[in-house]
Amino acid sequence: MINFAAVMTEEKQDKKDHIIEVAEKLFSEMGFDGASTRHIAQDANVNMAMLNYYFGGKEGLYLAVFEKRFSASKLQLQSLNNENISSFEKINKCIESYADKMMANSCFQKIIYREMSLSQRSSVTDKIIQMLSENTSEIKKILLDGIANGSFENVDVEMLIATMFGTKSYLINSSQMASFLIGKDTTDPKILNEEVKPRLKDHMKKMFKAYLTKHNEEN
Amino acid sequence: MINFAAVMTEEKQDKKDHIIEVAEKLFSEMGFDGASTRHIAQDANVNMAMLNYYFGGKEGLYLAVFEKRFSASKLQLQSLNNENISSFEKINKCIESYADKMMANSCFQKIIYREMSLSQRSSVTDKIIQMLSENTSEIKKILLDGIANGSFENVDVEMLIATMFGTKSYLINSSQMASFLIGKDTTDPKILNEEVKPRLKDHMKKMFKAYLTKHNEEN
DNA sequence: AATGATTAATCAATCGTTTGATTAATTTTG
DNA sequence: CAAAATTAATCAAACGATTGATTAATCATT
Repeated sequence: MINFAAVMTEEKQDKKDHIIEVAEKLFSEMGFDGASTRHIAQDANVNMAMLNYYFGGKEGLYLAVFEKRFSASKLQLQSLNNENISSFEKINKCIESYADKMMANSCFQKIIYREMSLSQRSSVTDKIIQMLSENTSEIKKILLDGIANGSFENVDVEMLIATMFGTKSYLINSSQMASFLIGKDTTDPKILNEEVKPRLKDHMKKMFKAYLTKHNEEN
Repeated sequence: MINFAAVMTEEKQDKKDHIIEVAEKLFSEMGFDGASTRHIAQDANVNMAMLNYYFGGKEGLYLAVFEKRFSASKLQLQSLNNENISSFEKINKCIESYADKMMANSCFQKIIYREMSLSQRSSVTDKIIQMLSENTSEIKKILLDGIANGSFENVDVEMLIATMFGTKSYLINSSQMASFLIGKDTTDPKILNEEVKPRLKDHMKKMFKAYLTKHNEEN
């Protein structure tokens, strides 16, 4: 009976988390405006007023979705720049970890990239940019270092980063087009993880290697 | 006075086109749900009822945006497969034309990729997939032909296509992130056309060449 | 005068949010 | 420990605002 309060808190947290999970799914599927609070409350099996009670409103719930993902993201943030491995190995690790990360929460990725495509700046937008810019800066440094130490060909770093994130976000965000391209339902987590992800990783590694490797051509 | 009716029709058409242009811009900036009919009407300097008078409703206006772009797209549709040029030249032409096409109507591209990311299938979705699948099939054929005739390395064709469209859509759709990456406002058409586009083209051509060229490595 | 174009006013529906009341849980008090 | 007091959680109902859509009246053109 000692931990009764703790148990209750945990249950409450579970309930809040459940609402957040349902909201994330619906936001990703229908967009912020498209997902009504009634719909979210219904899918989460809670009274509509609970959304405002817990999160202060729709926008607060939206922010809670981000808060949860951001805090979870920071835990596994680890710089590759200090490790004593080759530039190629760093890039490969980057490709691996970002692919894992994005495929693991594809719903959230959809929300992020949809938010980025909207021209309306909000409190969310800045947070997103801040988070993504960390990732961007990390890979940018790896690429620039690799070029500087002679491991990599002198390529357009920014465009290559666009390729890295663009390829991944295309497979996740343009899911309906990706499904047509692959010939299978890429919204199915099983297919996404067992087929798309390994193919994506393999493709990216090979392409980056081919593109970044110096060929000593004199034309 | 003979062509007066025609002139009127033309003026009306101009008005309709103007509404469509304004709608396209707002839809791309705020999404379908985010852009209200009142806002569109106000920006287009027309009475709100005119939207329903001309297009039958908001959805009809949305469809009109697609109709206009689709019809314009079909005019410049030309297969590269019949031309008697090398596979590398075909790919390069593909890269060029798609970059030109996407950068020319970046607003529409935003709408398309946002629509693709939503899980709700609609009458629009099928049209989009149909249009994009034509492009996809075209480049797929070029790649497969190139591999078959020995010009290209045997790569993962579907993933490479994801890279091609993903890189471009990243620069256009994730405009806020792209702006951070490039260090300039990529929503500015001038920067988009004079800086981003040539860099994108150059990058894609070089990377595709490096990746697709056979290196005869025996490891 | 008649047809089509345009407007202001209005419609029902839905939105996110708030309310007041009720129940459940926790703390305080005697 | 038990009763009272307080806090937290939950609910149905309703709120005002906004949505897309429609109406009926007015204007313009032939």
